[in-house]
Amino acid sequence: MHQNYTPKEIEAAAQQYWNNEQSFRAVEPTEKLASADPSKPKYYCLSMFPYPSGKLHMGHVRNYTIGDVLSRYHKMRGFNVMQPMGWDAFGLPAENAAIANNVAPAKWTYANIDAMRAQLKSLGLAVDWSREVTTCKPEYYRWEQWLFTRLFERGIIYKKTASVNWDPVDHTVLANEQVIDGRGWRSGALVEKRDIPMYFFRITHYAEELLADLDTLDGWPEQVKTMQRNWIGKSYGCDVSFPYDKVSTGTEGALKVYTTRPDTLMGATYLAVAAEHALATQAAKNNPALTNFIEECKRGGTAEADMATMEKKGMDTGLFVLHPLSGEKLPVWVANYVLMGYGEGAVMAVPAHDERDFEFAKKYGLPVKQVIAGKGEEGRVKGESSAPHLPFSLLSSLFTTEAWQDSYANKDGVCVNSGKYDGLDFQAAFDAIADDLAAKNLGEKKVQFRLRDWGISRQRYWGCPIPIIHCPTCGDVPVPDAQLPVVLPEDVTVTGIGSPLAKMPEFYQVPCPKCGGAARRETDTMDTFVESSWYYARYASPDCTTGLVDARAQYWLPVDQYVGGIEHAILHLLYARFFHKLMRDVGVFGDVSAAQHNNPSFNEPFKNLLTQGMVIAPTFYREKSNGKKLWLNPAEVNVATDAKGRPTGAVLKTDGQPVIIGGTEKMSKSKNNGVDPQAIIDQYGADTARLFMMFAAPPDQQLEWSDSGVEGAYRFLRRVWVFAHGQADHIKTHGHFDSAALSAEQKSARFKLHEILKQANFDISKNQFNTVVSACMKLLNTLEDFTKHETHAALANEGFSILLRLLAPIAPHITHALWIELGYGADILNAPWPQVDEAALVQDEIDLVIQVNGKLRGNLR
RNA sequence: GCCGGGAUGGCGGAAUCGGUAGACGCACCGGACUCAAAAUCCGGCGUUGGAGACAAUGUGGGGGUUCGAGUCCCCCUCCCGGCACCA
Repeated sequence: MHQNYTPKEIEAAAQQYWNNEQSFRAVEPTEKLASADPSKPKYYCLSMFPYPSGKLHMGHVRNYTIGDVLSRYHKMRGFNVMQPMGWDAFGLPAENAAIANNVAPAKWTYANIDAMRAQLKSLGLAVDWSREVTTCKPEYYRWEQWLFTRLFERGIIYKKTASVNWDPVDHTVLANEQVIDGRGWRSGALVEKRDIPMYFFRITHYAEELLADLDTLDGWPEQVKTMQRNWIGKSYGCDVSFPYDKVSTGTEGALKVYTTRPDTLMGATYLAVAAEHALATQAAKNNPALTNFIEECKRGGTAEADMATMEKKGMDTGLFVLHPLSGEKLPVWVANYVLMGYGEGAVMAVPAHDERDFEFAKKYGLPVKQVIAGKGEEGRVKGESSAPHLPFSLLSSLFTTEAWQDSYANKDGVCVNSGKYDGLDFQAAFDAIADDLAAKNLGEKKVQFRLRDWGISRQRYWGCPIPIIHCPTCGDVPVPDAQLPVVLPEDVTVTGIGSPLAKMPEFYQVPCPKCGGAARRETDTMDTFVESSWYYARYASPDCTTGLVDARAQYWLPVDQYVGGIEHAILHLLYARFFHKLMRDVGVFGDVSAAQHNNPSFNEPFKNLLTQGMVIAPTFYREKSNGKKLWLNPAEVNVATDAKGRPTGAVLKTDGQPVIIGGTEKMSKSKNNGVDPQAIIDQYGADTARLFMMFAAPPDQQLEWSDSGVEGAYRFLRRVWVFAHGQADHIKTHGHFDSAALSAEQKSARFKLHEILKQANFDISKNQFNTVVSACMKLLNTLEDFTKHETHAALANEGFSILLRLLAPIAPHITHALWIELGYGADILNAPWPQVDEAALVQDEIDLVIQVNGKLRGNLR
């Protein structure tokens, strides 16, 4: 028996044991998959799989520890647990590494996977490694390609042009991340928007279902559901057509816009179109200034955040349209804030009741016409309280910002200055104006979504090839099943200029599968979000060679608990939900009866969701002579404190000279504030790393890294070890328990133990693991205090068994070793979860708190 | 800019339903042990005043509801995540 706590040996032995026993091998009942043995419910616990960047970072450790705690907790509670792991292996960083180090992306990726797998294993995760999935392998992505062809045939995937960031020097499409201050990250060239053909998933066809089914996700954080609802953005509005003014435009037809505020239609004073809009192109023909402006609008990247924060600019086209109800001539402007990709690429502007329109109108001297006033204020116009009847057209100078702020987005007001609509409230005006538009055939009510279709074409090498062949006679032909997978050649040179596949005739020169004529294979690859949209299903049957999944998926799906970063709250989680519905509708999960179709657990992939916060750490730096900051790793720095423990300064360990203390930020390479998990595991062991991670913050909050906090976690585990060995003889006697015969002091100790357990069981059911750790510490404190005065074998035995089992999911190695050593059983994984003895919680006396006017005034016993 | 979060001692955090604010840990201070240090153990620790009992004050800022607010409502500030090609 070891008297000293030696995590390295203890952890290696425990991992060896689990490996030999295949403790985490997840097995589905073999007969009647769909109606599995109800006595052992299944629990599929999934953590978001890592991108194989090369090294584990603290975010991974946190993510996988949370998943592991949940897995082990459920295993001890009698669930049939499956916890898989895999690799989100396609993506941009592999190409960047290829350019920087002249190594093929495949080689780099596989080496990283090997390194990170070893690191993950050292954490002692209860993972079934036989289910490992790697998305860059043909046996995985061939089924993605298969699904693509089915969806293409069904029209769920279609082709259209879309804007991308174009680097005119490197002749390469750039990701938003690669555009820095409007310039290409490598070339430094000003980036421009370029329209290219791309394949799209028609996710908008599922918008209604994706929105409605959020209501069935009781196990998701409200915050995430709200974000998804807003992202999908269902709105009730009107299509409105503004007929062209024939004199200025020389054409028939109308300019179509969508608005959620048809009640303000009488206040429209101009229209704005995107730079790419046909009307803008027409107006620019004989207008060099407008041509220049349109060119200017096309400069810069495609990121929405940039669009929304840039200075609003516009230019008059000189063209007019007619107001559909009043017939008034309204000018048409080109504006850089109108996006061609949204709706119709044109908007009606109501400066009096829209903040952005108001700023624009003020800047360019366009008229502002108020048409909504607060209830009871009809007949007078805000900002001019003494003037009951101003002319309909107000200049912006008469219309103060404050007055506008009061009323601009006011749906509680009533119409003014709106002719026959005066006095109508929002809903009445909405209906009346929509009816009048419909009668004139110039508009109708319409439900619209903010959600846009998902463009998945990437002009990049390291991704899943799009299984399409372009034939001059047959058009876009999906690759037939027999020719799948379209294998991505792995031995390539990546230069960062253009797409490697487009330079490989041996890849793209192919015969047409339909007519046999010469054709060209698509050289774009898919967005890596596609792979991560269905991997959760693949884990159920990772070796399946007949489809995406087989019948085993019916047993394991849906995922019972999904764990991952909050940064995935919208895109990844929405795409995966979408994919689940696609797979269902293609029949991937087998024939779906109507009853199953209405079953939420069949329509959604993730029953419960836990979004974890980031891992952050302090930053330290020195100013270099050129004014730039030299970031120093926290491990290289000593922080000095005053007598009260407040930090007074910091010095570099190597030279003893001062460094500047920066903010506490997300661990990153750029700020050099990352702490290598491997170093922590090597020094203190995986149990300490896991314990600290779980203790330092609740899972959904940010976690601040602290070296001394890690030491504290280590100290606690050592105390557990020392206590166990000091008390081993008593604990092992397993004395008979007679709760009625306990002394007052023994009763009080047992009360404390069960009171702590009760709280801990409540906390763990809420995923609040930090207070579960705290409970373990309290249990040890209680046991230590108690055994100072007396020994009671049965009580020590019971108390310590509670402590070990409560701690087991968090620090599995040490608890595994002690459970066996103290003779509790062969394997703590098979031990039952500790239960509160309510009899222990009966109290003879209580504290009574006296409050007077809400203030504490006394305490009675 | 838009959407979603967050803010509690020197620090991380706790407070389940609106009812004793600061559990648990870290840091720090004092003591024991030691030739000494480390480790360990014991004690203290929001702020202000007081020798003390105690009193006042205190959960980012301002206002409100309530017998009573960290918790509910309104306004504001700062920080973080996402914004469709980072994953």
